[in-house]
Amino acid sequence: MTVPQTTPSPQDPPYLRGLNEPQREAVLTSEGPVLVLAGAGTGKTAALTARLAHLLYTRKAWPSEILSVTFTNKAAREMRERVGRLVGDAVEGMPWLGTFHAIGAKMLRRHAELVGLQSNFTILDTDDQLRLMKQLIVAANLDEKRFPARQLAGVIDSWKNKGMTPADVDAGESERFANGRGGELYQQYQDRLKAVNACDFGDLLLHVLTILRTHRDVLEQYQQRFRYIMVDEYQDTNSVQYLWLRLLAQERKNICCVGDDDQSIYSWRGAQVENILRFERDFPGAKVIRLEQNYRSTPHILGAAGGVIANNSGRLGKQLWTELDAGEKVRVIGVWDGPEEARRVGEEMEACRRSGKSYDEMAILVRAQHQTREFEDRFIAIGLPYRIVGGQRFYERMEIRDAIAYLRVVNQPADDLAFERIVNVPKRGLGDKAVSTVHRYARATGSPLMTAAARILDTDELTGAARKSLGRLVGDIARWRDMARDLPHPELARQLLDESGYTAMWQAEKSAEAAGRLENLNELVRAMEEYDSLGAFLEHVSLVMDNEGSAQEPQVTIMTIHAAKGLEFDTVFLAGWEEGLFPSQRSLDEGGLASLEEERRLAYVAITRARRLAVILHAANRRIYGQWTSSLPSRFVGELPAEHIDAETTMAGGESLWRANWSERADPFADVNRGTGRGPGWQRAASSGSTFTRDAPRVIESRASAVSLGNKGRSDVSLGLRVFHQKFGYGTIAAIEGNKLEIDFETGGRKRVLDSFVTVG
DNA sequence: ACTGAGGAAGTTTTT
DNA sequence: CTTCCTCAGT
Repeated sequence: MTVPQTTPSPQDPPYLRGLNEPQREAVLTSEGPVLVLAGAGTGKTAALTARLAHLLYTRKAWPSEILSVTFTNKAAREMRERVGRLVGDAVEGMPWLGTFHAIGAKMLRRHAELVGLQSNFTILDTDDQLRLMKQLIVAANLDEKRFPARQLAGVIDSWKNKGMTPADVDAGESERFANGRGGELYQQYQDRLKAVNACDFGDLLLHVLTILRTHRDVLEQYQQRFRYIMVDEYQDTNSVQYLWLRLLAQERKNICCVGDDDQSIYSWRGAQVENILRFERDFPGAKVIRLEQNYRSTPHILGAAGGVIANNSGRLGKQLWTELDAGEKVRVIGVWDGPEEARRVGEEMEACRRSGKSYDEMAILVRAQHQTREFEDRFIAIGLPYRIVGGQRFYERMEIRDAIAYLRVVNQPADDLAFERIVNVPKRGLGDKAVSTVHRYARATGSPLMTAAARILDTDELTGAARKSLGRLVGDIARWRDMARDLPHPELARQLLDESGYTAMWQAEKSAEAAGRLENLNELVRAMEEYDSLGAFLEHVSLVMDNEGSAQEPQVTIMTIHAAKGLEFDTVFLAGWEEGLFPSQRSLDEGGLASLEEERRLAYVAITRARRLAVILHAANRRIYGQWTSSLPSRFVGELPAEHIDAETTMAGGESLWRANWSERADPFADVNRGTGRGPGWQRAASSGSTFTRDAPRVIESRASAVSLGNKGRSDVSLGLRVFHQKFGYGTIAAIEGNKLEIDFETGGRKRVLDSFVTVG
């Protein structure tokens, strides 16, 4: 973000340059509790990093004496970079700058034994958790259909977010799962975790809280250490995090929290906006500073966002203002259906590109992950470079999780979950029978699966192929563990993947994804080089590793609104503003008014991501689970102040249809039969409407081709050549037109793609 | 022990 | 419409 120069004065230290009055106050008020209410785009991060620089620069604290927590890895990374720019290498020595979870993990490793863990404990991912819980549910003789592990995971997570250990779960709370057996299962789950020397995300915070509460010496040690505490995105803290901070800050009271109640969008994860309100109570005499000058967006964008958020109640209230020029009004576009929405956005983006903007400066923000697909399909077809943020994370991919499981088994012999995962991957003839034998033995002797497996080999429990196979695996793991001592860990990984037959397994598979999976494994090994040890790498993998591809050509970004918080783009497309989708039906059904208000904050966050132009779209028809459903424009569309928007619709009837109606009636289509697949939307789509949808692409595709006519095609492709495409797999080139190819894919038929998206092979 | 077919279920957001 | 998941058969 660019912050204009205010009151420049030569004797100012560099970190104060360009800050406005309230920002300076936030930076310079180092002692005592400070609450900074920072609206969207008001230079919050600039102030926070400057504050950090100030503390270091004036020698009020050493880098290791400042606790600086953020909510996401992205934010942590960014702050580290920005502070680095201000204070240079000193940032290297900032061990306590990170996400709540990363810092929690760090503290927990130091004191693991106080909660019955060893310091090399494993951090489980969601998948491991679910598998474990499922085992417990089955063991408790419960029907896993009626009481799904997912639900239990949700309940336990919410307990952990509130700072509740199994002992804190009373009968009433326990009712939340399996007719009152929730508490019991929670206890069992924690016992199992301890037994396999593991913890989940929630434990990273809860265990630390427990330690701080029960070990005065540890608490005092940290209270002494952290001379200053800074918290970003304070409105998103949940109860454990809050209790944690309160304990740590209680002694010195030098705590500075920055937040915006209007941007609280994580209550489903236990975040409590009330923490902001509680702040002044818990820290009497706290200084409250408001940052209200917005440096990011035009008045029209702020006006539109402000108009929407004004419909919420119980806000702390901030009045954002800006010195920027009015700029363009927020555009609202009504389209016929999802595919048209994607076409239209693609078209607009290409137009923006032609007028000189970079694709990097454009983003599509959606409410739900599944909305990204429509755009992805479309952009592949027209060759618009894009990247999808979020979705499946790198470390959640099957091959990565398998590889990591191997490394975990080597790193931590008691890691039963990892062992279970790889015991028969690749297939080595160790099926249910063999595995359950090992399980039984392990349970009987109270030992980890690895130990049990080794002992079983001395018995006749297993015979023939299974015994031989298990023997080999156990031997291999022992050998890898030896190798780990003197081999660099990336090299260890490489050999391990080869010797286990894991690489070979994917090489043998001819499916479209196999090549990509092998590529991912390579990337994993490459990524390992950046860490000092296997342990350090595994820690990062579970906490921070994400799919940040190397930046090559400019590409548009597609992501959820949640993922976009804290980011900004020149031009932002907000897709799918329809009732039921945004606000989502589920929040409406389950959370009532509070949920609706959170959705509205989400809308506010979405609009305020835009610097120059925001385009809001809503479709009249959408296909949900294969069924055409007609939908109404979101109520948030109706809440946009008329003076800040330009509305258009591609449908007959014009914009007046929906706009007038939202202000006059709660539901102008109340008499319309919706959601049945038999509503008017479906009927029209099936008859005259479909003519419209079918015609439109032809026009646009020809235009897209015209745009790319200037591009010369690749010289290394020719008709009939077999190529590989990241998404569609292998195929044969059927036609070449400039830089566009038509390819007959071996699975999925003929598709048009951009030549730079394929590799020869 | 593995493979295939069929059924059911599920789609919000993240560390 | 997917995608996962379980169950049955080989």
